[in-house]
Amino acid sequence: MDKGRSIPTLGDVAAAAGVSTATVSRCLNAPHRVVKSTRDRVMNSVRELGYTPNFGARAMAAKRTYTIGAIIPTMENAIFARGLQAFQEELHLRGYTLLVSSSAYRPDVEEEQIRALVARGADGLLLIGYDRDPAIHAYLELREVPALVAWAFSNDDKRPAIGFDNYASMYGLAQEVLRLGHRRIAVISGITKGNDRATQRLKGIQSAVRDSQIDPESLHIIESTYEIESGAAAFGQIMQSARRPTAVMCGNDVLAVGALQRARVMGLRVPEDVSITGFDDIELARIVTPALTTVHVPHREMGRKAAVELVNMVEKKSGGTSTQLQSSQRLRESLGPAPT
Amino acid sequence: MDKGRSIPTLGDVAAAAGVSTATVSRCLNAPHRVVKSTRDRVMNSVRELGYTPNFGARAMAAKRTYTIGAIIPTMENAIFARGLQAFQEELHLRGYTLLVSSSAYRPDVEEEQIRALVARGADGLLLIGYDRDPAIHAYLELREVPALVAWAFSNDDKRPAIGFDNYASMYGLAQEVLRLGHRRIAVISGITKGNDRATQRLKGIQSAVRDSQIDPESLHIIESTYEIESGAAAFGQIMQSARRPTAVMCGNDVLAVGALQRARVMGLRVPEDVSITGFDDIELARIVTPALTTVHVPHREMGRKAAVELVNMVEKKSGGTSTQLQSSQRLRESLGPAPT
DNA sequence: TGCCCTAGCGTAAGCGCTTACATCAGATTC
DNA sequence: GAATCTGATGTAAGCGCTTACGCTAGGGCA
Repeated sequence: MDKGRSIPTLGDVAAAAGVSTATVSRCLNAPHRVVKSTRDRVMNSVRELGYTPNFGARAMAAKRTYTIGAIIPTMENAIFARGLQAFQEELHLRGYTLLVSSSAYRPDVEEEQIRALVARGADGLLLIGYDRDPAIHAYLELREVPALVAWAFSNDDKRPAIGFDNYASMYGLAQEVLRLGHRRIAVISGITKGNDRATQRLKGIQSAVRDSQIDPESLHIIESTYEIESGAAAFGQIMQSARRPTAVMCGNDVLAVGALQRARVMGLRVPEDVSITGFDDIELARIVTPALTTVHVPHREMGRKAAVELVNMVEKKSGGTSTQLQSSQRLRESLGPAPT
Repeated sequence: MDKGRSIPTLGDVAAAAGVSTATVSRCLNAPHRVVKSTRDRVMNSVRELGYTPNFGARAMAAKRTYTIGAIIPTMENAIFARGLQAFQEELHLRGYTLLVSSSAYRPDVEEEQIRALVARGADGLLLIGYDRDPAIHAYLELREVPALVAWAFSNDDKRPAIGFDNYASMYGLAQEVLRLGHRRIAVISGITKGNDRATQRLKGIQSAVRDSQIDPESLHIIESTYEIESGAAAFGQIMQSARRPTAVMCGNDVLAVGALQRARVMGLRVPEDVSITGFDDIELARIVTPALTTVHVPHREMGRKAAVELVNMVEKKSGGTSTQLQSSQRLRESLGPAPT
């Protein structure tokens, strides 16, 4: 086709510089193996032609793309944003490009996205949480694509992970709630099916309650999607029940903010009439009034360390080790003593 | 290498099914061109071997990847999240995969990401705003990768775009502020350099002020990065000046929320002592107390329509048309009459 | 001076896929 | 029954790149 305006290839550069394609390739990938005079000539041609390598071809020939993929449940709220930003920054420092995909919390979409990313040559993958079809991990293993689980950590699972103990974190927060005298507690949980983080958090509350000699069956539990509106709706429903709780513990900050909003609409004072807690400590938690009591997660640290570990795995410097991060409580205004 | 556990290829499937690679390829890409009996046999082998196509190879041979790239300035706040989610959903419906990259508001990083995505075979690109090195658009044109500008719209620019008029939207909001009697106005703008949206919004305010016979020079303008903390800091600085404004107009909701926070810390009542406005109408705007007066942008609609248009461009059904969306004011509690 | 090394490049064989073109066995037509 | 057509499948030529291997020339060494 019209030579004039078609995309320049390695061959074009080679021809322009009067060398072989091998030399051009070496200039790009292992400059020290080419003598400076030729290298300069080649680089000039590269610039003049506006050449950029075709990754598809490169990946096929070299089996390396310097691309890392991440599949997160959602971009819509800030839960993953901060950690992901740190993840990307660290990857960038190490010469890797991050490609992100979101699954809308749907396992089938997640699987599709994983395949898409792998098929596009991702060298490694960041996945959120443990819960997914084992076939996927088998698939990744066959293809020798290392994957790192993030936002979760479990001693019982050998897959490499970086995160915190969702169970213990929520257990601790629930203890605090109980310490303040709350006995009638409701929970607005994320959808637990297929989401180990939501599951563990819920279990944490249940255990703490049980350990305080309260019948866990008395917990009013509602599962809800992670949206402010859903949180609000769940809160409304809970507060219509005959036996109103004095504290509502939410699976994350987004749900808690929804609850807070609805409380205001209903004319309920927080925490005088009802206490509300969250999880994640996203920016939102400090901004709302009253500020949210929640569990702080070191998102940026997690993102950064995930990048370091994943790159090591890709470069075979690590077989994949797991790292547990510490979460901590942030006791703010939305949690108070149980009304007498 | 050890045949047993290596990645299956088209050839492996062909061998297993006893057909040629061409037939397997056709089964995958144009099923109707293969008779059902063979097709079933092939698909069985595909399943048994756990075959997934290699996109690099496919892209190289077919020059199509069904992948769309988007480069957004940041994932950290929700400005782009909602629109992007809708964008992805619509793309998914049409059989395309979305890959996202973030530039941290840095032009050099953005350029790098654009090249990365193109090199990885993106069929089309979604870019935010007009402002960027013309060389980039030339590069995309040479490579025949269609690009759609989003979150901005200008009659003066012929590049295909979908968005709203940042200038007019902010002009309208400023008029409202002026109508309420505010004469001493401050602006916390985003960084205008390299950001046409921030620039247009600022100009909108300046024009409205001028049209009200106020010296635009009297505007106290601070440029700030789009972070809550920066917004808070800028607000603090503004409120220390000798001639305190009665209204502070912010370049977006994130900055406005920062301002709101600092106002509370400083013991200033909003809007009694000072009015504050935002832009974008992200979720946050409704959640803070007092709720934020802002400009509503139809994010989801924009995302969806962007997907439709971009796919059409990729499939050559459209040369790239521009669409202007309407923004609208959301007058909430944070804006009140100027104190007398 | 003759030999071996080595640095610097070129040659060419793939990587896994798509697709134009060739082939071939019916089915259709007169 | 021969000629023609048609639909299903195979053959093989790339797509743009990397890299094992081979070649050459100059330098070092005995």
